[in-house]
Amino acid sequence: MEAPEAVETIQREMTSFARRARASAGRLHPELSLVSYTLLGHLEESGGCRATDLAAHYALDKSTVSRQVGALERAALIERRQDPEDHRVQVLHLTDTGRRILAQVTDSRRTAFRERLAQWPQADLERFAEYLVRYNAWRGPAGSDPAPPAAP
Amino acid sequence: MEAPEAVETIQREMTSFARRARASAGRLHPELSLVSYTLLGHLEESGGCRATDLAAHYALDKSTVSRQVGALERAALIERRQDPEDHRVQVLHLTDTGRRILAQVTDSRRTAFRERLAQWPQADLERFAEYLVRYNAWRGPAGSDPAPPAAP
DNA sequence: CTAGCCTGGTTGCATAGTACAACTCAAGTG
DNA sequence: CACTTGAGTTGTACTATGCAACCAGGCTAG
Repeated sequence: MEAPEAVETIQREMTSFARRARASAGRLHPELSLVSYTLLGHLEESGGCRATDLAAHYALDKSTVSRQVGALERAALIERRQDPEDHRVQVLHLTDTGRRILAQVTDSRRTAFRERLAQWPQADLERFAEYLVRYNAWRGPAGSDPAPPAAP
Repeated sequence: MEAPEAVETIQREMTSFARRARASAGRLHPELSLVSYTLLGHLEESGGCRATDLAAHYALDKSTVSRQVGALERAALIERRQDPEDHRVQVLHLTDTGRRILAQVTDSRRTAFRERLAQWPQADLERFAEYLVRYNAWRGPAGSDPAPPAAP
């Protein structure tokens, strides 16, 4: 495969993936949207953070995050804690229920991925994982982000 | 990297990619959404097909496709041709404008990808492309599709 | 210390993209 | 000819999202 061709293929396949992800939105885990899932995941990883941090991290508008957070709170998956230092801030934390649901969803997704990747040689899995990390880690000149070459 | 860990990483990174693609939707090419873009792309590849084919191919509801097609037609990017054989059918074709716009968008996306992948060794590009193809080509037992672990 | 600015969040409003169901029109079948 | 099936359209509703306006708490310069 020539250099330009490989780039073309990567572009096409990543776009295809993004499109299918978009199209199948909401079908796998009715109880937890992709955005909600990633927000919960981030809260688990970070051990609690502010709505603003989530917005910045995922390039979402703060109003969007505000509403998502509101929904997650109503669903009792997260809770807000006043920051005694700064009363403007609400530090978000997973509730036990949130942790449980997140674990369930993660698990069923993992099962699906395992099935999909079952036939892959270990070495390929490792390289693929590494490439994806490298791809997603890229940070280009201010603002540019071809990762989402996607969705207009 | 251990086997389970590689699978975890792939899952996480693909999900992350899907989420960012979703979030950045509409920012890069205001004139053409991800869905519109892929629909146009499919029309170009296939050299014309029916709305129903698009719906089946992308797992979209026919009403959704109907509206998208309507928008694309209003934008003069595609045209409908009555099938003389079966009057129920409308075969969709790209217009010259559609081909031109599609080419422009494809080109600017390509540029973004090139930039992002510029530092990669050729061998890695080729393997990454191959892995993505293999991943996306997977077709599991009826209905399961972890690719879009995504978007609810 | 007060005025003005900055920051974290919420809310009103508008839009895109979807799905689902009911409907129309055409083609096939008995 | 009546029924059924396939392709598309339209009505309705919902979710996710962004932008702009706004509120309230904190910070900083006079």
